This record gives sequence, structure tokens and C-alpha cells, in this order.
Amino acid sequence: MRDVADHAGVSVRTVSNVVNDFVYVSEEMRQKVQASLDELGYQMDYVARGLRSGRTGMIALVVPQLAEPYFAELSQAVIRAAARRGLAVLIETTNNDPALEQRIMKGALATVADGVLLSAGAATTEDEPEVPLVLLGEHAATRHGDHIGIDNVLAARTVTRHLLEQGYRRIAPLGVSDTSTAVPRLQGFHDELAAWGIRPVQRLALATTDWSPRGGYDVVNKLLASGKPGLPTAIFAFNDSLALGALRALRQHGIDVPAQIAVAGIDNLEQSAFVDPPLTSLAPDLDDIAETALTALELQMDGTTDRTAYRRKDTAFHLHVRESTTAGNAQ
Amino acid sequence: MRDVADHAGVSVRTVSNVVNDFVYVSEEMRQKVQASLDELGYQMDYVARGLRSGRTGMIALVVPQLAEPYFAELSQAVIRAAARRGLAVLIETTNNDPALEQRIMKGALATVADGVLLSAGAATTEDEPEVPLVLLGEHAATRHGDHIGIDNVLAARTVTRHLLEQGYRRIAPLGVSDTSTAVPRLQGFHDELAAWGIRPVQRLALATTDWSPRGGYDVVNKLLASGKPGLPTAIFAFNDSLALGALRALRQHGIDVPAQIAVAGIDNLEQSAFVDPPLTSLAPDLDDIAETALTALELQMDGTTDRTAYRRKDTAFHLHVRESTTAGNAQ
DNA sequence: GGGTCTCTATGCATCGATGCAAGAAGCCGT
DNA sequence: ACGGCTTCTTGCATCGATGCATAGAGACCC
Repeated sequence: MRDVADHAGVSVRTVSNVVNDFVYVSEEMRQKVQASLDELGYQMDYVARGLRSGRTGMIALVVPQLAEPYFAELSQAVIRAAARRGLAVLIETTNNDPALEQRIMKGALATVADGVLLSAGAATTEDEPEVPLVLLGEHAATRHGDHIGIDNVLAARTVTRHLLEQGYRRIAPLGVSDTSTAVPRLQGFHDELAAWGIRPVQRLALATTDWSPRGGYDVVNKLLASGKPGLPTAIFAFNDSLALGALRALRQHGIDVPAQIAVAGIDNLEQSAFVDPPLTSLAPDLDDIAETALTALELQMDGTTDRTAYRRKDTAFHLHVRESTTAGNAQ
Repeated sequence: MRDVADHAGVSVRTVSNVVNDFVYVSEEMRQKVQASLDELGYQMDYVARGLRSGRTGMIALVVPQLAEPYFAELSQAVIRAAARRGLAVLIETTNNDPALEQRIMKGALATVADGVLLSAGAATTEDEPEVPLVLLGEHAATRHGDHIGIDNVLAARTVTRHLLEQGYRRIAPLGVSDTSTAVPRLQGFHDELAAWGIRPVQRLALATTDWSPRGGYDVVNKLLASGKPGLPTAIFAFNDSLALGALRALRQHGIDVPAQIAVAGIDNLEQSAFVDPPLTSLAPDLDDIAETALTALELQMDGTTDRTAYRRKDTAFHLHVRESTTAGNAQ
């Protein structure tokens, strides 16, 4: 900036004024400085500005695994929403390491990011976060700040209701575990069963903490290989990755989906519409999540809302019914 | 840092010395300062350090679309490799916007990132980049700096050879277009055919620039719906997303894979092993790409290599043969 | 003419860290 | 006792931008 100032024969401050569209700059001056800016190819040093202003123009997005399609699609939505606000996105992955999550909640990213979006974590903390922080998904562990996500109980009820309406009665929940996302989904599943006067069959519960295709495949494969009688007539996978693995296991055992066993999931991955048969899935509105989260984050950043209070916002979702749960001989 | 200095009754500079493990600090002093650091919960301001040192500790990763599984998996690998070096990763998406890519090559991220990894772009430029810059994948357009990726001609030959060895002769390339990645893959396909004395059948080429499941689905669906005779006996999809869409279209038309038509792809997405039938796919070694790219980037950052010369490094890949190309009645 | 007001351009201090170089303290050899 | 050396600590300037305050130039009013 000093170079530009020298070149244009004005003060550094004036160059800054031009760059920032300060009101009191004469047209003549603006053009002269602009010419120098262009000629020298000036690029703002955002680090220096960040030091002075206390803002970096960056937000951090923290997810367990970027390679999981759900988080990839979510990240994409966040990047889009951030771009609309002129913010760049720094992505960190935690691999579900609670210690790392805790450090981040405590403010480890405070100096590089103006705010943090933390997704689906395991860490618990009672401390007030030291950065503007918005939690995505379920975080049973803390009651501070903004929590954005779908109502998982309601979402699970919606999927379950669909299966029940299709006539399926022996439904196996897939992905049962004690993680913060699994618990409310199982809850919703049970709630809906109860509403229909159906008692959950403990033996049908398919437990795994590995919510990947491999996890779904392994669990369902074991179930089928066991040769035990009393197979479910439908599988409600707690996410689509599990469902895709389950589908593979079912096909491998020659089981027709949905004629013999129906499958439904949650996330509505891009992939899910292109497997065979196309997967019925509940789609969280990722753009809604991203937009809502960034709005909440900005309110924290400019001090409108505080970080102590607990605010929960549920975002929209939509059930995509596809062939994996229709055209079957349900019972 | 000033607060810590006051609290410990020492100078700011000494605190800095302790934080940076400067050699000439007495043990006594180190402990006293460390106590104050801990007590006050000091966190380094990386922005300020960045201003002084000219390094931000961040690299930018630029990809067209994060939601595409390949780029998600690549990003994951880059984040891991960067973490090993103590670098954070800022992710930008371009949606293949050439103007944006060009701005990035010119150094738009120079002040926020110490270096840039730019993946699979369309932009052409002859200017020397103004940031340490490593290009990932094919970038026909520029001859500056480091280019890291698999040898796409060889990769395509490898897949094609596998199909030929399995006995397939009427192979349809899927994803034909004039993008920088498609061209060498088609080249390799033709090269291998030629080596076997087979002339490519123009009519079999399945052209699309949309390398997503939808793109693959649409093209193959149109082919099958056309009712034209002379279907291929195998499809070589230029990436797995295309292949997955193709699989869906084939199944929908009641075509058995691989008995009637075999399918192979490139990328080896996590998903690809869990579709039905599991997809034969050529796996680029993403960790190798990320590691090689970051090594090259660091050499540029510390000035060991310059940004003018052209350096191309091919990374490892491995063909995963699965059922989508085996156990068929090839011809 | 003098005072007030608006518009424009500038100087200086500052954000939080580190490079540099000098100062202080202790030790050794002669 | 004194210079020379090593070890340890510190003050000051600096990175590149912006906040604040103010000075100068006109314009306008009484």
C-alpha cells in the first residue's frame, strides 16, 4: 500500500480510503489512486487487515470426516453460503477425537477464524466457548450457544411412519449406538412404533458405530449369514451410507429389495438416487442448515446474540420415497 | 502476550522466547513464564505472527466441487498430509469457473495462504503464478510449476487392457469430452485398443461433460432407450460417478452386469466397492498425491524450487478388479 | 471580516507477534 | 583487576493495514 501511495503521490491513508470506498474522497483523487492500484496490481493483505480489525474474513468448519459424502455435501453447502457473505471457509477434521473437539470449542481457532461451525461431535463441555460457535447436528453434551439441525426424533418418526404406511411391520433399525445422533433417531423410531401400538423387537436392532457402507455391510451380512430365522421385512438405516452397505449385503445374499426386505435411510446422498433400487431417504435441507447456521454465527460475531444462552433451531427436511420401499410385498 | 509478560513480571520478548523454545532461556525463567501462560490460558495469535513472519500456516486447496466424492476424498487426504506438516487447509470451490481459477493462479489467495493446490481446472494462463502453486490432475493449459497426478493415458490403458484381457471387445468409453482429464483418458483407451489391433468404433463413444451419476445415467439411459442394435459389451467410464450412474441405467433396463455388459471406472470411490455388482475401478493413490503435492509445495514455499520451470510427477495407482468386469460372458 | 460548517487528505498510534542488536550478569584466564 | 566470552533478558522497530483526530480548503452565513 505504501508503494501505491508513493506511486500516486498521496498518503497511505488515502490509498486505504480509496480501497475501502470511504465517502470523503474526491472523484479526481479516487481515479488517480485507482490508476496506481491497477498499474501496480495491488492486492489487499488480509492478514494485516485482520490484525488491525480483529476479523479474518474466515470461518472454520469442523467435521469428523470430509470423505463421508454427507459431510462433503454439507461442506459444499456451507462454502456456498459463506461465499454469499464474503467469507472463506477453513475446514478441519477431527476423526471424532473428543480432545481435539474440546480444544476447538475452547477457542483453539479463535485467532484464525471469526467463527466456528462444529459438526456432529462427541465432546462434552460445560464451559462457555471463547469463539462465536454454532453446533451442527446433535450435540447432547453442551447447552451453550446455537444448535442447528433437523429434529432427529421427528425425522426418524417420519421415516418409520412411511415404512409402517407401506405395510412393513418387522423393521430393523440399523446403526444403533450411543452417539448423539443415533440416540434421538432410535428414540423417534420407538416413538412411532409406539404410536402404532407396536412393540420394538430387541433382537432386530442392528448395532454399529461405524456409519459407513462397510459398517452397514458388515452388520447386515452377519445377520444374513447367521441363518437365524425371523429376518426383518424392512431396514431403517440411520444414515444412507449404512443403507448402501446394507443394500449390497442384501443383494449379495440374493434378497430382493424391496420385495423381501425394504430399505430406507437418512441424508439423501446424491448417490442414493442411483443405486439399485433407488433408496428411499429423508433429505435434510443442507442449504437451509448452512444458511441458518451462518446467520446464527453472524449474530454471534457482531454481538447481537450471546454465547451463553441455548438456542436450538430445527431445519427443514423432506422424505424422498423411492423404489427401495415401494412395490414390495410388504407385511 | 503482554498480559502474560505483566503477569510473569518479564518482558514481552521473553514470553515470545519461551513460546518459541528459544535456546537461551534459563530453566527457571521458562518455568515461571510457562506457569503464567497456563494460568492465563494464552493462545498464540496466528494472524499477528503471520503478519510479522509472512507465513500464515495455511494452504489453500481449490477444487471444482467438494460434493463430488472424488474431490471429497482427495481433500481428506490433503488435510491429513497438511496436518502432518502443521498446516491448515482453506478450501475453495470454483464450479469450474475459469475466471475464478485464473484469479487464483494470479495470486488472489497469496496473502491468506502460503501456497495453493489447484485441482482439475479449465483455465489457461501463461503468466507465472505469484504464489507457490501446485496443480493437481491434468492441466493442459499451463506449463509452469509442479503438476501432480496419475498418468491418465497409462491409467486408461490399464483399465482398457483389463477389459480386453477379460475378453471384452466392444468397449464404449463413457465421459468423452474435451476437458483436460477426458482427453488423455480417451487417448489411453485408443492407444490400448491400437496395441491390440482393434479399431475404435466411433458410434460407441458416450459423450458427456457431466461426470456425475446423473450424467452417466442419462447418457447410458438414452443409449439403451434408443433401441439401436449393436450395444457395447463393456463400458469404460472415465470416472466412478459416471460408472455408478451407468450401472443404475443398465439395471433399470434389466441388463445384467457383467453378464451382458461389463462396467469399469476410475477413482475407486469408497462407494464403488458397495454397489451391485461391486465396481472394477482404478484407484489413484490419494495419499501419494497429497503427500507428493505438499512436498512440492513446500519446496516452492522455501524457495528451493522456482515457479517457472515445468515439473510433472506421476503418482501411483492400482486397479481394483471386482465383479462388474468378471464372471461375465465376455465377447 | 470572522466564525461555523462541510468536505477532503493526512499523520500518528495501534493490532500482536518477531528480528535485531544491545545490555546485563556470570565465568574464566592471565 | 580487567578484558573477553558465554549465557540470558530486554527494548525498539517492524510487518500492512485501519481508527482516530486534526488540519487545510472552501463554502456559507451573519
